[in-house]
Amino acid sequence: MTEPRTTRQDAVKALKRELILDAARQVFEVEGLEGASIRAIARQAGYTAGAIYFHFPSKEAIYGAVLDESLDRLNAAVRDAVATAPDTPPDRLRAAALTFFAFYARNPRDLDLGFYLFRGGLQPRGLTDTLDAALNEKLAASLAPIGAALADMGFDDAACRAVTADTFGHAVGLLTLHHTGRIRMFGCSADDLMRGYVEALVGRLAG
Amino acid sequence: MTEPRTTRQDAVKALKRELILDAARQVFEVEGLEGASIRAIARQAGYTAGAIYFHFPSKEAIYGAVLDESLDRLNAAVRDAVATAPDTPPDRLRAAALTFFAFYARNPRDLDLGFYLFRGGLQPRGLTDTLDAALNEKLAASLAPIGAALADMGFDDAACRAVTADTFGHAVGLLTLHHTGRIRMFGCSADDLMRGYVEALVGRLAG
Amino acid sequence: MTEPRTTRQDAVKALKRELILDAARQVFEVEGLEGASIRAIARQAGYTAGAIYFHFPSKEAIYGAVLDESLDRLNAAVRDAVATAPDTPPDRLRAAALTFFAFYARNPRDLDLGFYLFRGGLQPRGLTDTLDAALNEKLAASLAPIGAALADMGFDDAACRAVTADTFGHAVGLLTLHHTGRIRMFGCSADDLMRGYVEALVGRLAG
Amino acid sequence: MTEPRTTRQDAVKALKRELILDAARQVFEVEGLEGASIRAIARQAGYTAGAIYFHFPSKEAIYGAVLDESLDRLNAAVRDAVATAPDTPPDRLRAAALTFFAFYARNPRDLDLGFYLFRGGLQPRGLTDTLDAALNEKLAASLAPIGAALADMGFDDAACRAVTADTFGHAVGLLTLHHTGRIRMFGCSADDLMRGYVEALVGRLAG
DNA sequence: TATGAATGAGTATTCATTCAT
DNA sequence: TATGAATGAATACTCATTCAT
Repeated sequence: MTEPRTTRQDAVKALKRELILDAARQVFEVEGLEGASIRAIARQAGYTAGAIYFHFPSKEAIYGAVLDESLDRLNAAVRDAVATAPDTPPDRLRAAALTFFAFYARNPRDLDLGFYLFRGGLQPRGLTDTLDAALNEKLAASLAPIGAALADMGFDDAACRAVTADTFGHAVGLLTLHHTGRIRMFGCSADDLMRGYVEALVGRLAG
Repeated sequence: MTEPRTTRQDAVKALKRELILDAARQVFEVEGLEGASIRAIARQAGYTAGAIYFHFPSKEAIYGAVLDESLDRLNAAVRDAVATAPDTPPDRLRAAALTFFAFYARNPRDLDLGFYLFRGGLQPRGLTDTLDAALNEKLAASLAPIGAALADMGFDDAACRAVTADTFGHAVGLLTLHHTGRIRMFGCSADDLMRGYVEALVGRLAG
Repeated sequence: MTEPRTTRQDAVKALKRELILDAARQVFEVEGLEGASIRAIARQAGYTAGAIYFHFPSKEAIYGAVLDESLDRLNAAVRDAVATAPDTPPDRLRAAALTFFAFYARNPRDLDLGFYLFRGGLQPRGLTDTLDAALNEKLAASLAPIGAALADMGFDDAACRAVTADTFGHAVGLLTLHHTGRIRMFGCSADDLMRGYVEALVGRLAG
Repeated sequence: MTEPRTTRQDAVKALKRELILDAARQVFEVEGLEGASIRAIARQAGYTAGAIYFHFPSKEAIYGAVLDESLDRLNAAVRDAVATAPDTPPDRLRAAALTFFAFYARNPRDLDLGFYLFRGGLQPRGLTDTLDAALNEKLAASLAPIGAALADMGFDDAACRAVTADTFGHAVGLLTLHHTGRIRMFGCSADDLMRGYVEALVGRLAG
């Protein structure tokens, strides 16, 4: 059928790419986003710094690829949760919002990454316009089920967008409090607060 | 009385400290938090890099001092707003929450600063335990009027803390969306959303 | 006869060599001599960097080959000009000197190349002794018609060599002034000056 | 009178600057101009690479300073030679041209430096407009005595400029042949040829 | 107090060359 | 032949911090 050599080579290439992205994720975890360096990522991946440039054209491109994969996983998680939930708008709203929150509660650096690369709304150096657009689209897609559930509850477009933004904002804020440890000041869990926010929302909208 | 020479020297010393902190704030404004350097701050203040170390033990200490003053201004703003507002718990709640939000909407770098220094919940290098504790206390104080209003509305301590955390979180999240430009995806203003959040809260609690 | 397969392979090999040398010339033109890199040359030739090493043992060897071909073209140009000129010693002298000059006025990188590879009089790394000797011989050949014309005018060997060196030097100097833009300081053209030099020479020698 | 401390500090500063410039000159001598690096210069001067930047803002600035001093020495040499020579235009012409030549015969790297920094006629990065203008002016000044002698011989401005350019060119060309060793092909000395050129010039102009 | 020089570790990226495939 | 991955050394320049003066 197809040439096995090419396919295998492609697989090896993809594997090495993943190896570097894994290394990057590990470095981000330990050193934080700003503390990471090409050298550190290369070392973690078992490479020389220069070797990285055969797989990615720049440091920012690595960041972009890590974020891209992260958004894919986020999207899959949200989609799955919505599909599995009871098929009522409030249940889909709950599933979408809480899965979004849970994803970033478990992957703190991915949130940093998102805001690092998205800051100012301008694409940073090294991120091609196409990648930047793709990332934006993926973020929007991960929030779309929230808007869809709201639309099914009868709200107009403006209201859907506003409530989606509000929910996104609430999640981001609680996650920030959680990841910086500030939530401890209040003796309560970010998770519970997010749940409470969503229940209040559903109650208000459905009631 | 006390020795005037010492007092005058102290005043001069404090003045120079302020000069450096002003310079730091200006550099933060222009270069961002991560882009700032001791040399840039020194230059802006009319000093040499080395001279800074007579006034602050480290770069992080400057950050801490800027944050400290920022929290003082935040506290004053919240206190004033609450004192000026009609003396009913819902009005005090509104005043406290919206003033908190407005402060960081106007001072984006101060928010960065807070989360930069508070990240991980561990005190970063250069920040003494005392300063760290003081900063925490001031942050708590700036949020206290929210809790106080809630207490006046009859809620127990746990509820007060939970709602305060929730409001804090909502503000932080919307501010993040605002400052990173993500809010534009939704075609609505962070300010309006915050107002909406507070009204919903008051409606729910008072109703 | 000879084995046709080998011959065809040789032809293909030579063709590919030429392809690479053309690419090198184009890169030199655009990036300059020091700005050129094996990768840039390979890219221009439609190759990978590593592939170049099947055709040339080193970067300097490519330089050498480009220079070699350049000297062949120079030789041809000078020979043609002398052959075409009226068959008197002064006319042959004019033709040879001015053609030499014109060649490098039109091909600035080739002059750089010559002095890059010939600097110090020691063969640089990557240049075999044989290639170095060949290059020297070709340079000498391109100047030989000048010496020959002088000899025909009755000068002894030492005088011929001296005047040839002087003319070579004058051309090189004016070309340097031309290519670096310094000639502009004087508001005159290198070409006119070269012509003037040759006329004065002819006048002095013939007179 | 004046503050000795300031004066001494200035002297120390100037000394260290010279130390670095000396180191740069030595590196240029050994490694050539393109092979030189900030690290190599720093090592030669007994410094760390970073330390260099307290004395010079960039690598090109070092090049500029070395060239600046070189041109000062050249100017002094030419001026002295002209002042010492018999006070006739031909003698002054001889003195100026041959001293110019002799200077660069003894300081080969300084010639490279000049053409490196002056290439294209555009000031290279790191060279301020003021420095670039100053260097240009100094080069012009070093050639001015040639033009002055010619003017005294009765030539108009255009002729003076043309002959100056021609002489400059001749010197540069012979120096290039000398420094690259090409002059050996002809079995004669660049110095003798330069002398011969000047004598022919004087003979032609004065005759 | 303040300066200015110095350090040493750090930054992303490029390069000629080698080699397994 | 040709590729693509890899190396190891190199590049100019910046940084927070220290210290003699």
